[in-house]
Amino acid sequence: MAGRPKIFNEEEVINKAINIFWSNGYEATSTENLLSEMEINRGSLYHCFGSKKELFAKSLDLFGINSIKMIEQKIKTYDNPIIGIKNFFIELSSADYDTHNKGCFMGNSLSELSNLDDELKSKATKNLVVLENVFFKYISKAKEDGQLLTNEDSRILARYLLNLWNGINITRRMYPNKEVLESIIKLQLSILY
Amino acid sequence: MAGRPKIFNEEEVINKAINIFWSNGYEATSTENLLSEMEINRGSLYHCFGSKKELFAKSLDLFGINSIKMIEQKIKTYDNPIIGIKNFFIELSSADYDTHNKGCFMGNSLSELSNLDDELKSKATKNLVVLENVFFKYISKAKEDGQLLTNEDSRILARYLLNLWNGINITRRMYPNKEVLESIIKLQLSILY
DNA sequence: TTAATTTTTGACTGATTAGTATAGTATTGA
DNA sequence: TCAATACTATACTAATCAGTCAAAAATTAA
Repeated sequence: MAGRPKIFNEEEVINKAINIFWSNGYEATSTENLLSEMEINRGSLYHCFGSKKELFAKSLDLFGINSIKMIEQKIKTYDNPIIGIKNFFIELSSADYDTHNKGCFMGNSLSELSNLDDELKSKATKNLVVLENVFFKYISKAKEDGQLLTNEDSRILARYLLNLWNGINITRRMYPNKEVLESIIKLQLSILY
Repeated sequence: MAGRPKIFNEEEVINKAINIFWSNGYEATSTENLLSEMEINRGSLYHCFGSKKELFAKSLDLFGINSIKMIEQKIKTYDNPIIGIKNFFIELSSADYDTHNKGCFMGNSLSELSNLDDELKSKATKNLVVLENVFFKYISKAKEDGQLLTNEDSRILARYLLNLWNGINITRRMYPNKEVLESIIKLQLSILY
């Protein structure tokens, strides 16, 4: 294994790519945009990542891994997973304007690409299913511990929360407003506790 | 008023533009795509509509007007507005694959353009607020007539339904499946009746 | 020191982009 | 008949697009 070493950290520059893909979407992000944001050379981008599409795919992958870690971490900070889930959603309502406007990277990608690229659509879908499965895990746990008000099927409850997530990431662009978002989320979560 | 009359019906060709904008989004739709779908000439497009952006704006306007009519019509077919709202959502779950994949034209636009174009974002938002107001109207009516289970504020309930709408139009791309979508929708609507 | 290997660099490609320009045709009301 | 208007057709622009290429630079193993 010889050869000139990479001067950039791969994960670091993918995270910069994520930033711009997340804000502007796939189509509206040019390779030129990516290059200046990632601070690498055109040749390096194609040498290391292959194509714009492959870079996007890797962005979805990395973002999926890291964001799900953060989300599960937040939920786990409370003994009662229902409180964890509740706080996860409530916290999001007091984000800043730019964060509201970005919405969910996976939801955005699903919305933009579901008629344009089956592979990327499927990647975004899989990452959202992982989120659903986190909800499922903690809903199930709460149910076992008798912390759940409703007796509804856990899988359906998990998808209900997933749908809340998908919805709020559109709605928060209409209403980047703490009170409005909180009132919707609280009503939605009232089924749980 | 002299001059050669239009040989195409403006509303008709905007509807064709809507089709392609709705499926592919704003950025991924080229003027070439629009021209062949609308079956008009490049010159005519710019003469009549000004620019791609203006055509998109007019597409949002026309779609907003027509779709809200159809939605209100569906809800109104039942004496009990709650049944109307319920059926409106339940019906959507048995749509075909392509329909699921298209999602909501306004939601798609909000997702794609909220960081790219404030005017178009605002137009999409306004149209979704019109939908919220339809929900509000019929929720209020049901409340007056004692047909509503919950005593929750009507505006919040309307936004709760708007958020269901926004969410299900992402979730239906993940699960273009009648049973899955119905189970989510039914659970979500159980608060109403 | 040298050969092998890998990354960096920036110029380059051909295709496509949104939008314009021009000239000709069709249709109307005055 | 004529001025006004609107559509067709096509050629054109300048900018931007994603992606390629060959040569230089940096590193390691022999």
